[in-house]
Amino acid sequence: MRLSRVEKQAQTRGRLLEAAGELFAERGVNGASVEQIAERAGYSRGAFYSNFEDKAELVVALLQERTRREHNEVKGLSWERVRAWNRSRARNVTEWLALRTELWLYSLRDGRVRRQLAERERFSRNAHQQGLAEVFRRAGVQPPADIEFLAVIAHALEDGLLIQRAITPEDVRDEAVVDAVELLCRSWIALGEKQKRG
Amino acid sequence: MRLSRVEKQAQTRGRLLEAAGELFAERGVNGASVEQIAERAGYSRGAFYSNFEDKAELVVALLQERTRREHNEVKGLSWERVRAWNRSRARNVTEWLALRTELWLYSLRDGRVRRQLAERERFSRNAHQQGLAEVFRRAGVQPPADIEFLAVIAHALEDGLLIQRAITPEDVRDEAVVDAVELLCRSWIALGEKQKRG
DNA sequence: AAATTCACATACAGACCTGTATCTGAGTGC
DNA sequence: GCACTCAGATACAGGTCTGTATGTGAATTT
Repeated sequence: MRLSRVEKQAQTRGRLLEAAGELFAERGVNGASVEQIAERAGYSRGAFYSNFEDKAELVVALLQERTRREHNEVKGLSWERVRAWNRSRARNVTEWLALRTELWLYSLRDGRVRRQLAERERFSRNAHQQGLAEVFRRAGVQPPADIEFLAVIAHALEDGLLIQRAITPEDVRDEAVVDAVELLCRSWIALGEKQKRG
Repeated sequence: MRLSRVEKQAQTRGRLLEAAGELFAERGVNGASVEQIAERAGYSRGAFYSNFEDKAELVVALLQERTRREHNEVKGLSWERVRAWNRSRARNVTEWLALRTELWLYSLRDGRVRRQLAERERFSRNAHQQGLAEVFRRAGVQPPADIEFLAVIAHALEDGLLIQRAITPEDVRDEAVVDAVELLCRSWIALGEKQKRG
């Protein structure tokens, strides 16, 4: 099957982004050269420079693309399906976490990337919030007023635990992340009940 | 005052480590060259290479030095004083967090650094555990059996929230980190009481 | 089907980076 | 105080990186 000019370029761009994602996770944004990215994608540096201004623009585009992909994959899914989707991605969590962390560090030094990352994180927090709301509803409990803050906490806790697990896998079990969030919910409910009793 | 040979070298080494810490936080481990590190410390690259094998060794040494310093500064301090010490360091949290994150990423790719970082994190978790134990004691509550897990959670939560705050300062207040841990403790206690009641 | 366009390849210039080899001068031992 | 040592400076060689300038062939236009 033959591809039109624009289709072909879109393919090239996609492959470059894919390769960049892998290499950034492996060696860091600074550690991956334009040459290496192009080579892994199966092109020369010429292809890179005719698709992106420079590496900074690629980083923005990569984050944009991942955010959009996440939106589309999760959008409209039930809570169970979102969790299943998360688990399926858990195989290469460390790689995914490394990439996200690389992008986070990069964002500290680049306002454009920071804004992009902020969008992604807000989306993720929102997904957490909806999930938590469902958990409370199922427990027959009114979702707390500060559920937004709770969502930030749950999200931050997940990341933090994944980081800890990467350093000391023997101290942080695989299920620790799931356990911790569940425990968090249960204790939150208990606190709510206690306050209600006065 | 004149310095002996060994004193002078120790000074040089110290300054190089100091400069490396700053530059790693600013531009990342990969983004900071040996030349830049030496220059900021006020030396030439010769000084660097007569103190360290290469950058990898410097990273290990830096982490070692920071861990040791932390040990010494916190060792024997009361819980209040530890919190005060944390707050005093909070001025440049982002820089400190960036450095730690850089080292975390580096550790993913270097076993030696990972072991070093694991030691640091265990120490930090332990400090958390002692702090939490004191909080429970003051609340007149028996510290829970799973306090070790709770300490990991508190530690991970702090890091995770700092990361979130760096991305979206407007969504995560300054006090959020302290608030979250406090809230965590209170809800944990409530859960314990609930379980006791059956 | 000839002319044109443009995605990607290739070649090159200039900057920077690492690691080693050599030098120098201030501390040290005798 | 003289020979010696070694921390740190300087010089150099080899490699890699980025960005641009130019070339080329396949898709597109007319």
